[in-house]
Amino acid sequence: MGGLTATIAGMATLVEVARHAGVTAATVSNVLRGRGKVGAQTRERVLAAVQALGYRPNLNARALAEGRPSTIALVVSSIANPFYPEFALAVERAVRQRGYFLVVCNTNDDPQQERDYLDAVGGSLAHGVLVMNADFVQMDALLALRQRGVPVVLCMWEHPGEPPALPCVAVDFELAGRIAAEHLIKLGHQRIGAIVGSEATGNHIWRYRGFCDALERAGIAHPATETRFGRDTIEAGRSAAHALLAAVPDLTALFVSNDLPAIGALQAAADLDLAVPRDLSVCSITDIQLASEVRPALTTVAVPTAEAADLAVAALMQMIDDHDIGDEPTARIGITSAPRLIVRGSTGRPARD
Amino acid sequence: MGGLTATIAGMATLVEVARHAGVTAATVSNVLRGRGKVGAQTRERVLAAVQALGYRPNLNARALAEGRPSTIALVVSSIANPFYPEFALAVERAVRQRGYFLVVCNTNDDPQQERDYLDAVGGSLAHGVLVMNADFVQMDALLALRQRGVPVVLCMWEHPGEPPALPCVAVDFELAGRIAAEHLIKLGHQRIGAIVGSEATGNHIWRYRGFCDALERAGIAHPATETRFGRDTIEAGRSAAHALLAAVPDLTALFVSNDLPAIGALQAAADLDLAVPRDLSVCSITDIQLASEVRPALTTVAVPTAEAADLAVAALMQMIDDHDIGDEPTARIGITSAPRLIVRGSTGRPARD
DNA sequence: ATGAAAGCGCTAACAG
DNA sequence: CTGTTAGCGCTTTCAT
Repeated sequence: MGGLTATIAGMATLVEVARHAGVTAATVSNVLRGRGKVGAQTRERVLAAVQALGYRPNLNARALAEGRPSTIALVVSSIANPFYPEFALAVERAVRQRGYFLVVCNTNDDPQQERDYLDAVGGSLAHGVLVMNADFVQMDALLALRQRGVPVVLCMWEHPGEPPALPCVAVDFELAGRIAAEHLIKLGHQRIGAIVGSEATGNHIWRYRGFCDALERAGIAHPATETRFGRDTIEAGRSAAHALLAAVPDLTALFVSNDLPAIGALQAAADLDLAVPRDLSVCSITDIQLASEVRPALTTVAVPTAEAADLAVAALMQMIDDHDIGDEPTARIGITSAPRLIVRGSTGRPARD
Repeated sequence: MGGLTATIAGMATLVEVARHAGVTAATVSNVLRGRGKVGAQTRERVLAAVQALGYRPNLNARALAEGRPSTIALVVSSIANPFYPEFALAVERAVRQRGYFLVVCNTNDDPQQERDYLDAVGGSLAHGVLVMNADFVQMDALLALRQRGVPVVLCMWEHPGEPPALPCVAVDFELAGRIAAEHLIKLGHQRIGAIVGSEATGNHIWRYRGFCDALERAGIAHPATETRFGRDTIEAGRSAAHALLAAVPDLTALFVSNDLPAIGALQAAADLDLAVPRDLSVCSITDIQLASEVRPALTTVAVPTAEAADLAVAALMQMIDDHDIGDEPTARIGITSAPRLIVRGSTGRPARD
């Protein structure tokens, strides 16, 4: 059996099913797509043939014929970032609901790899592309993709006030920074250090600005020496906290721009035998799952991850339905509801002063 | 510009490039694939046209024509499992090296979703499929896929001694369990509790058997009351540890079948004011990144993740090259090198007894 | 060295 | 209701 075609041996095709059922390919297609215009008898025979041959439609061929791939791509810069799975899960639910499969493309913070994936996926493998914002997104490549008519949505843009030239979903992270700072201030902290999980020019800058802004309004001084910039990891957070606490021992609280480095800060406190929150309070942003699982559990400003995912998928679907061809003068922007404070064990009133 | 075809507007096609360059599609194809049989002049013109039109090959069409998709799929049951990114990164590197893109499909522990993804991806969207082993892999669906001629490799099989009827890469987790137990025994522990991060019929059972085996050889009793089965999460580990330590207060050490629940156990110790490792030692298996980041850092038996990934990809490529059509009498199995102990801060000699 | 033509597996008119 | 026909965008003989 099975001709020696170029395709994978054993894969039954539509015409084989048709032959087996004594009908033509079009009829099989109609049965499979539920077009309704098929007699009950033939229907049965076709289904039986599909069953017998273990037929599975070739989605490549289908996409080609329909001009509409059956997957949506989610491009992330690092699948190792623990925020990503929480977002990806929500995205997946949303796209599956609409009949698409989600494929995740990891660019590993490599610009060339991101370009390669975008070229590969945009318009041919995937019908639309969701891109998780990161320090190293290749904005020009995204714009080019969009100009070629591929629906693209940038997710988790950090500053609604200054949207990129691309459809995006934004979370007000500046507000999140402000909320974190205000929480700490309200608890009575006057000496608050800051650990930023990106370079000074990086993504977290708005979180930091929100923080600074709140301090200023409260009339609290915040010299540059009380801030450390770094990377978005536990290790980086730990070492930044060590450095900061060594340089400025009388800090009673730490604002950290993301949960991961905040967990590192918690560990630094443990290293130094500082009780949290008695000797040191720690407040961060995002609320990944781990934040509630560490001890003490992390007080953090939760961002509406699932909502952002839903908005992003909805926007993408909108673009697809509208046959958006990237020629709009201004790109659409979706803004999630505000982040909100989750108070847990890592913050409290300062004991010393 | 741009005809109103069924495809995404703005996407230049091969023939458009050809027209633009005053040649035919075949020539453009030859240029792009580096077939060499093209004059330098035309070559230049073609490249210029590609550039001018922003042409990107449609990988769907390519796959259809070549009978060979350009992606490899990695099917995982949960992208939230922190082991997965470490494996996925290694897999990605390996497949990209061979000119494929990696797409990750998350089945979310949903059998139907796994079947859907396998149908979608197998043979049409992806050229081959890697499946991360989990408690709920749909083995019958994998076998069916393989019988349809799709290259499939099951990754991280836990027991080389009893391979599945499918090509797989196995790690000797029974040995890992034994190594963990022996470490604890050598330190002088006599009362060792066990926390298993799966049900008693689940995936971690071999790890547990290795553990029990080592205790038995050492003549150490291990009543059933000193074991808790559960789930593979921090929370489950914590509550299991609480339950176990409440029921059997004189345990001096805990064997935990995976890092995540071990971290939970560490936290339970903290909750109970037990010093680790003075009052309680904790030893687990896998060595995910978090294991070295928690405090105290986790002593664990590291499994060769990257090696498993490389073996899996190599096996898949082998099947692809061999035009393996799933009719082999016995499935190939790859076995990684042995897991090995990484001693960190969470284990030590028992203080009390 | 380049062009013409067929075909990958499927869908979508349009006929009958 | 079912068959016929014509592509989707690309690769690949086979001619020229």
